[in-house]
Amino acid sequence: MRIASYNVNGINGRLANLVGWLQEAAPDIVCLQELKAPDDKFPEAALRAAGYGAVWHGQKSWNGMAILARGAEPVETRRGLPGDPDDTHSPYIEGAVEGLMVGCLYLPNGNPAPGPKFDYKLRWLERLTSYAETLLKSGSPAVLAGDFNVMPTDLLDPKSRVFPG
DNA sequence: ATGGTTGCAAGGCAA
Repeated sequence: MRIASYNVNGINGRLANLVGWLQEAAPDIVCLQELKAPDDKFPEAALRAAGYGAVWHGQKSWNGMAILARGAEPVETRRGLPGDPDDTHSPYIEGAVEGLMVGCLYLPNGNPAPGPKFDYKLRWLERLTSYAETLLKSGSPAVLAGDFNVMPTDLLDPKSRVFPG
């Protein structure tokens, strides 16, 4: 089974690319981020025509995630992470595809750091870790895929052309 | 040369 993750930066603006890639690469499961479309603008029909069932959580203007499954209908099992009832963003959607739990996440951009957005990101990571442990203990096969927005090192400085570290 | 990109959506914002 092949599982892919794709930050589409606008699913409707990128639909031709997305469908073309689905036909060419034929991944079994795809986690999409940055749909930049509300629920009712999700191109369900076009994706179905391409052979994919989907669950999605749209959002106006930015963010938004979806899980696609080739020749299958994902069943949504969760929307948002547990641990903070006041969190209205919680960019996480989860679906079951033929016995596999698929968690699609779009980890919050923490910029600028330090700051409240960075604090939120760290708290969200803690909630993700905690929930991942729960998922592990459940015993069912599971995958967490998506845009983690995390780097192991500083970015390349394009002026210096030297990788830090 | 105080600059450059993209998408959504209709001005500005987020990435």
